[in-house]
Amino acid sequence: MSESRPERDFYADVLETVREIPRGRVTSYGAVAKYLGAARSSRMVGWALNGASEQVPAHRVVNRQGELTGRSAFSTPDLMEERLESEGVRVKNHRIVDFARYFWDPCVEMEVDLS
DNA sequence: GGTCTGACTAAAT
DNA sequence: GATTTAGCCAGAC
Repeated sequence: MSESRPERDFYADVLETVREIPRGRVTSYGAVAKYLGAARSSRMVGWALNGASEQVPAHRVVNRQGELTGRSAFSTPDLMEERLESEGVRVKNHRIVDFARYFWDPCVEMEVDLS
């Protein structure tokens, strides 16, 4: 029994958190990772999304700079920004315009919108 | 089974 | 302030 994992299922946790992202909002891998207690494992967040279902709005997750770095992992590299624009998020050159404005922090927004 | 790379981030230079 | 290094963990070779 060498299973000392207080983090439970990191995968499921990431998917669940990302799934809670409201429409027209975006977040970063680090934000989700930090919310799960693995701020330094931001890479694993992206990896988790790699095996995520289509029910998970992975297109709402971008890097710290607001760049659609993960667009290549989608069915089509344009699907990501296409969906974002479809939700009201302005994307320019694979980058979110006014990223901070659309940024959605699970550590904060989650508690504020728990009505 | 060691090495490299990757949907990242932060700190150091 | 842009570039580089290091840390993270997991999958592919």
